[in-house]
Amino acid sequence: MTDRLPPRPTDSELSILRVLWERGPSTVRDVHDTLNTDGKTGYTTILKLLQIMTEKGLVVRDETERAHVYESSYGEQKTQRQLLADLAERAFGGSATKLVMQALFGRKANAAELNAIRELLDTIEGENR
Amino acid sequence: MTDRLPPRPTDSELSILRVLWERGPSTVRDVHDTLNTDGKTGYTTILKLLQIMTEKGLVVRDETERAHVYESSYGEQKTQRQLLADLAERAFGGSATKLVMQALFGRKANAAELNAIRELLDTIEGENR
DNA sequence: TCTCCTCTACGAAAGTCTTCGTTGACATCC
DNA sequence: GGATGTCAACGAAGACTTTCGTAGAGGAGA
Repeated sequence: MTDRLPPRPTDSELSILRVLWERGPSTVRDVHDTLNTDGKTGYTTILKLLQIMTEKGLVVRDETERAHVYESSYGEQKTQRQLLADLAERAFGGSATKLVMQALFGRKANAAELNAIRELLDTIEGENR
Repeated sequence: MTDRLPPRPTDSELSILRVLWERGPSTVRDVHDTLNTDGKTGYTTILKLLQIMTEKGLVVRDETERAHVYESSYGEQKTQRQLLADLAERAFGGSATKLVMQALFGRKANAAELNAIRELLDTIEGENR
């Protein structure tokens, strides 16, 4: 039952995960072509990262085809919430509320987005009752 | 005028910054005693980290006394917002709103905190008008 | 079959992070 | 003034991250 948490993905790993979330299961070539619009990272770099991520359990690999297919082990939202919980712990003394308030400060507000957040607050409050 | 942004603090650096924000300007000894309630990190480890943080510009050092006094270069909120902007960029496609909504999800709600957030939304909306 | 292409695997190099032992400077106390 | 204790500085070790060159396996086409 030692269902240990996955490690926090590094910056490079996160950019790969974002591709996998967007595209779904993908080969190294797919990920490379998607990320490499700027031509900065080599093919084997992506390959190596995906191999390491497989060892870490961040992705799972399907080896039935010659070109292995990689898929994120954890959903986008789950990972995002984990990252937020982590940041709340490290930088906000564990307070997610403080985190939210700082995130709301210091940014350009947009009426539609604010309304969406408001509705979410209503939903949460409703559930809480 | 190349007023470059400070680097993202590492985990260890962040825990030191939190002490400096809480205590104000402090010596290595102060930080070590505060962090070392568990007796895990050695004195010279904290010293080394503070030296590196000085090089990076994360803290400033007052050397007038024998025991140098360190102070965070950037306020707590400024650093927190920088970290949030960074995470929004890396994990949320640059959308701070998505970040906020994920942060609100998946956590226990508390009426008082929700109201505080609501008031903040009102304030932002007011300014926007 | 021979050649060419794509793929995985391996390992090395450079950079960063974290840790701490050791050294020498300086102060304090007998 | 000599012993003791505290301090900053230095350097090195080990782990992790990111990068990529090279090798070798496998498939496709001439």
